[in-house]
Amino acid sequence: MLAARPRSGYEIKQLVDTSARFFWAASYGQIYPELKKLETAGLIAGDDSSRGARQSTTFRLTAEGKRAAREWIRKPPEVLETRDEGLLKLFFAGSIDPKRAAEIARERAAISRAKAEQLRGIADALDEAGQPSEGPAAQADAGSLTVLRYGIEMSELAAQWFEDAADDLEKQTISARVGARG
Amino acid sequence: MLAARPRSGYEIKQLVDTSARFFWAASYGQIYPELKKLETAGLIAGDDSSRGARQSTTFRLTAEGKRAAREWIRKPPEVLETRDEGLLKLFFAGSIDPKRAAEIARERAAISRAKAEQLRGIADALDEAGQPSEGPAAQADAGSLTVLRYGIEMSELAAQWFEDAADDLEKQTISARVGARG
DNA sequence: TTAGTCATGTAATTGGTTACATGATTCG
DNA sequence: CGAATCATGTAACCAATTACATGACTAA
Repeated sequence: MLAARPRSGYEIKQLVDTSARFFWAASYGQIYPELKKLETAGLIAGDDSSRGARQSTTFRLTAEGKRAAREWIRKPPEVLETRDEGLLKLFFAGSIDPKRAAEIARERAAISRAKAEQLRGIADALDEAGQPSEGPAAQADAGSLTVLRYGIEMSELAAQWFEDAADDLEKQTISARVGARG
Repeated sequence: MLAARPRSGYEIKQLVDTSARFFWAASYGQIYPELKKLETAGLIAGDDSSRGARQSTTFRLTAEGKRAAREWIRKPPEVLETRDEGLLKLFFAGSIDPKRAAEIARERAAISRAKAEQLRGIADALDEAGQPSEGPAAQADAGSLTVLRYGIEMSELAAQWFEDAADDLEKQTISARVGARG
């Protein structure tokens, strides 16, 4: 976050909430202690940017911090396995509540479609805002738009997939009734 | 996990590792304490299933546990936001290491393709194993196959998307050179 | 006989979240 | 003048991982 330009903890939080929110969240309880840790480690340095009595510290990357950032981006991501509760529920739907499994899959499809729509709205708003003025803000938007498009496509595929899964589950229920062994 | 049939903690771990691994992981340090908690809460009950001196406890859902499971599956999933480190890195690639951004995106595409291939291999193996014999094992495989297909499709879309993003980033680098303002 | 797998569990640590606490400034 | 927002931080808690510890049984 500090690579693009120096920021305060508060600004980092704002940026996370508006642009990275759907694939990476962060709380104050994580941000402020982490800034202190990074400062102690010499990777970032804080400059006082208080306006009057309202105190504020703006942090910037040190030379060592820049090196660390490049090193971090170079390394392939550690695959901490994703946790998808919706998928988990569908996985168990058959053994817990087989009659409602298809219905549940369709609910999930609706949720994914709604998410795609929501992200599309944000992307459209960013798109229009980015058109008139160029500059550092437009730069940040390029990254946001790229990941937003990713989120939109993934949500749409998920919606389609849950819909297909629901169709399959309905067919299975029917064939199970016909086959009738329990 | 206990809804399909009673299992020991060890069996739960095996099942998670072989079928739910790519969308939901669990460690012994989570499973055993959780089984105790659920037993105390009256949602599951343990039956001794030791073979000789090798002790083993098989847990099954109580009536209350079955209710709780149905209630859990009925509720829409809580959206604990996903964390995608690969996406996060691409998000920052422009500001940290713009020259290598496209290269990084292609590396991610390769990782996603490899993951898709790996999952495809597992799905094929399960498919063949499921063909000859029917029974409780084949039942479990149906759920596994469904979510595996989801994982394969998602990984393939991600690979395609990272590839497209790399193309875009390369175009941007060229136009930035032509535009030449810094 | 020894390596592998079956089987259970705890302790230390990590990486966060939530709620709380404080105070300044700005805008309607 | 009060609500919203700017701005920083801590304490308690939580979910989960990693590493450790133990021991039985089984197959090469």
